[in-house]
Amino acid sequence: MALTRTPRSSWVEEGLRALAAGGPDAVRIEPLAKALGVTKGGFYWHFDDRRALLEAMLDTWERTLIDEVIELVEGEGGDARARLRRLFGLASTSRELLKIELAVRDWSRREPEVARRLRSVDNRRMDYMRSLFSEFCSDEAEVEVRCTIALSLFVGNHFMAADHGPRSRAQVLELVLRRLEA
Amino acid sequence: MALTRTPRSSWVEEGLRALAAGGPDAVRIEPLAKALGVTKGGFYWHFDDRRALLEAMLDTWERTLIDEVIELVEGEGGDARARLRRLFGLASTSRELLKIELAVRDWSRREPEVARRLRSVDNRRMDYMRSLFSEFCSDEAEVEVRCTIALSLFVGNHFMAADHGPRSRAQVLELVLRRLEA
DNA sequence: CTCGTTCCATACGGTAGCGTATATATCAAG
DNA sequence: CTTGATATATACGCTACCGTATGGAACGAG
Repeated sequence: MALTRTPRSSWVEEGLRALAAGGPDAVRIEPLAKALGVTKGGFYWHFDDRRALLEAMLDTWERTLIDEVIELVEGEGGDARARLRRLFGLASTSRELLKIELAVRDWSRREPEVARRLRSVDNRRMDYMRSLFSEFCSDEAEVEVRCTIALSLFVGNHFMAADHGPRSRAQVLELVLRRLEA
Repeated sequence: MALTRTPRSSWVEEGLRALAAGGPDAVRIEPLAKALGVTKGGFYWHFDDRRALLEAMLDTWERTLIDEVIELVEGEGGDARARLRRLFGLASTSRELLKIELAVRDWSRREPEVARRLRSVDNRRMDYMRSLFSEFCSDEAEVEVRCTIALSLFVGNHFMAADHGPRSRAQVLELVLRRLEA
């Protein structure tokens, strides 16, 4: 076993960085190699082709996201409202992960396979939110509405460029959050 | 004046089609030429370079969007709630325009110039929504909250892949819309 | 130390697309 | 029918990147 100087995971990480910064089209093997300080020679040892890297990136992203969310939200305990707030604050916690998520969301509009994975992620998050909202909201339809607003706000927020007059975006989001917690 | 067989506008339209389908990176001159049944020879007569085309596309998109919204929403009259519903239903009305908008929103995360234009568009739409919500909602903060939810739902909706159990996405959105109208 | 495995560098051929140069076709005006 | 402006085709050099082939370096086991 020779030492893996540039292991598979390095390519995946660097790929995810490129994805976050420029979308899937920006994930190019040779620039990645340059960023890693190597040539693409080793890349084709670890991966069949570019497509294989993209899949590995999605695998890693999916697992990382689940772990991250569990650790962040469940780790500190607290009641449903506290957990919801931490879930909502996930954006500010790990910006890199957020950028990847946004890139994946746009990507999913073109690639069915990516859409499939995103659906899995979204459904898990929605299920989790349903369980939290249900703890202080009995009406099932109302729970669904709040979950949908919460997720769409979490996502849509970053694709919006609107100003809010005297208020900051964060302040408006805080107002919405209070409503969702009521 | 010789006849313009493939006018500037054709390149812009085809460019917007490519943008809607594959994002800004998919707007390539030679494929566009092929789609138009010509070579790129004429392109560089109408435009300095690829960048100029992208700018022209954004110009056209911005104007088209404004016209479209005014025509659709204001044209048929009705009260504030009716107009809000038509504004919300804009998604289903012209799918091509929607796809372009989503592509632009993602694009704006990387290109400040695009972000600038999107901010202008979003602020116009928010102003309009503020005027509509204000007609049946007196609290100014509440208006801002509803506008933000509405826009983020309009946008975020298309970047989400979640299922909603027994309900369809449209049904959930309808429930949200009713709350916003209350 | 030797040897096989693991990992990487180098060199290559191929494709796609950009932007330029130049020739050519088309039409309006005179 | 010529002429000049407009509009497009063709041909070219250039860059970036993909994937492959092959040689060689680094290391662990024996």
